[in-house]
Amino acid sequence: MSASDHSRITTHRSRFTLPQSRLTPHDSRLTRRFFARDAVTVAKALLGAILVHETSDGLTSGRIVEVEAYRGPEDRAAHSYGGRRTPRNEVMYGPAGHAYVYFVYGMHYCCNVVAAAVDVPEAILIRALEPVDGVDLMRARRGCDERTPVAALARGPANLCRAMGIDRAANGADLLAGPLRVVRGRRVPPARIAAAPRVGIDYAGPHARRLWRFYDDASDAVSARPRR
DNA sequence: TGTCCGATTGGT
DNA sequence: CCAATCGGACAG
Repeated sequence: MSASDHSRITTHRSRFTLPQSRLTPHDSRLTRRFFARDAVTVAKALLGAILVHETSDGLTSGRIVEVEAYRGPEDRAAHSYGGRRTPRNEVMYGPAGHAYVYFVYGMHYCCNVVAAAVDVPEAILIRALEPVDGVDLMRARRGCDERTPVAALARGPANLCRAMGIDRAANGADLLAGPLRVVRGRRVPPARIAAAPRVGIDYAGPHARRLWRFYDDASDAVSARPRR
């Protein structure tokens, strides 16, 4: 074993000395095993969990109420469709439980959680949160005043990233070890979970019809209800 | 290097 | 319905 190998291991160990949040003292993070399943299974299980982000500006957190599953090479809507592997989507091929954050439309960020096994590029897009901690900070980041309903602060994937202070810097972050984390919450009962087509992927042909968008039907923080 | 376009959002 | 706004993917 070389000296550089040893220092790398030491660096990983030191990550467990991060300060605990005062607002969420019982920090029960979801496990690697939780995330290392297929994206559809993880997507549904994520509903009700709490996404937390600590920055120098403060702590924000919210209950996950809307998600979308993106599966590997066979899913035309996924960035990993056809086995595409580029600098942008590289983390999708890595271990589960890491954040895949990408920039889109020249102005927005979207936050995903990597699922499945190494080299199986699946992920879950987090589309909406019900704010729990740091509502004032979310308002400040969004540029909203007190007239904006709390439920609207982290509604929609790009709004969510703005409110939570998530950007390029969080790409690749380990959700089990850093300032961005997912902790257990009250799980949404299956009867309250609605399934619908994913948003904004009409170019995906047959896969556009798959019901891989899941949301808590009782939440008013969900970004868009399907037409009926 | 050049061109095309997007896992969005907010306003018309 | 449409513009904003620019990095990423890919063709040449």
